[in-house]
Amino acid sequence: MAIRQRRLREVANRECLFLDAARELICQDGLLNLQMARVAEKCDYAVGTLYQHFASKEDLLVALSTANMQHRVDLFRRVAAWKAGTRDRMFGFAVADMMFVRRHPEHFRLAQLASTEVVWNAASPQRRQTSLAASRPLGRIVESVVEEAVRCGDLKLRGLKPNELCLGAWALTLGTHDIAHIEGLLEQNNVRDPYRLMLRHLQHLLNGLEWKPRFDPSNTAALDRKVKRLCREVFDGEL
Amino acid sequence: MAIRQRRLREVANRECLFLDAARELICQDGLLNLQMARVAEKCDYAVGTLYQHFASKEDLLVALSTANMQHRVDLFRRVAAWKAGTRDRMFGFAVADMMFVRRHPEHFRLAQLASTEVVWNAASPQRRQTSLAASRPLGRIVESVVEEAVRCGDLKLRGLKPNELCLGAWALTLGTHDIAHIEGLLEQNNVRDPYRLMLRHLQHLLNGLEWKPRFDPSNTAALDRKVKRLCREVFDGEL
DNA sequence: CGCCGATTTTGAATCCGGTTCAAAATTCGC
DNA sequence: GCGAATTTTGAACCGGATTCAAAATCGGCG
Repeated sequence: MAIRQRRLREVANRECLFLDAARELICQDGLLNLQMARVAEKCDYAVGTLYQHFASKEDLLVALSTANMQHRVDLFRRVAAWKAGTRDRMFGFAVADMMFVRRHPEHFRLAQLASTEVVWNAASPQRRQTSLAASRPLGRIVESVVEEAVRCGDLKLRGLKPNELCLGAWALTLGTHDIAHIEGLLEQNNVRDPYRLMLRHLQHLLNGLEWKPRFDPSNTAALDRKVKRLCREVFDGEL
Repeated sequence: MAIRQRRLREVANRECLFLDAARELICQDGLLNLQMARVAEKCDYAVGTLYQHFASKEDLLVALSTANMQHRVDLFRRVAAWKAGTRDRMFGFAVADMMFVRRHPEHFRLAQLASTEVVWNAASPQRRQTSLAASRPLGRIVESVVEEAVRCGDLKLRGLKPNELCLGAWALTLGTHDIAHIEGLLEQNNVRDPYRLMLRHLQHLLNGLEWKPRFDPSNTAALDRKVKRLCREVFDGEL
């Protein structure tokens, strides 16, 4: 039965190989120009073999987007383990998310495309399932901070479940990415730095939720210090 | 020169005809199955003629998404003209947005797809320009309420420009749509009614911004009453 | 009205790239 | 080493977006 194991490992490795190749091709030629044949060729496999792993191009896109998510989970874990107040950690998730998307705009673009009905529904059910499952840890990490905040008295749920309380912050970050990535939209509306604004609005939201300690969002210098500190202590100074 | 005018009118009409046909086909067969040839056929025109209006399929998608936006602008205008406090009107925009997307999920799906880099960048520059311009009124309507709120003392900008202040609410609603439209995501996270939560979070955000009069978001009965009233007085009772 | 050059429309042909599947190669158990 | 089972291969297929040369229509002019 060890043979079966090996084979499974080999197949899993090849899947990574394909995904890496796809990622690279996307960075090189853009999401638009990704071609299945190119992916296969780059790995020195036949197209047919590629299709044993991915039911369709859409299936591959969703798989790739799912794999990318792991990165984000790692960042979130680091924030959750940070020695800081619960509110600062909650804020930290948003900063992590922001930095992740800033550093890897192509990841966001892909995730956005993959969550589009056209692509999402064309992926295999199994693949969708896996993708959803991969996003679960993100939610749990954030919720655990909410729960801690409630335990230590920083926050009152007021009838919300922890996951429901997270929804606002989650939607805020997601929506900001959307806005930031439509070319020309910010220029037209004369908005300079959407992410800095997002962080400020998140603080407004946290104030609205009465998550202690209260913070004055209009104190932009203090806000920038918070971000700096987070970068120093959690992300090894990478901005 | 009147002949030139007539011709221009005819062409514009035909453009509407094509867009209507595309809309109908999408409702019928889904976004996924939209075919240029079908659109042309449905209007009794040759494919080539269709391509005189739209540089590509993507171009048509963006055009359609732009045309759909007009609907939303109308709703927003109604809200802006509503005899109610500034905060309630701000809240009303979110409700309008929510109802619009609920009633026309396919509009959202399309807008989401159209704003994807793959589609957006494949549309003609001219088309993108037009699309951005069409979204401008939405922003201006909302900003005007913010400005009124500042004038009448309901709100302090605290260093933000009106459009920057709107960004939070805007991102919140956009992000909520994203979340609500990924199949299986809410089920997995055990969230029942994302839009009701969104409205609640918006109230938290408005509280955080100290937009008067303060409202207690945990009073869900009062929240529901607000929505009901809005539907009655602004949307002719259509929920 | 009829003619001619300009403009518009047409749709069959082209092109592109995702997907399939029968044949070839490889693996595995004996 | 053999044959069945499994895996890999890539040329062929196919659907659908896009093109473009020919046909039709239009508008002005004698």
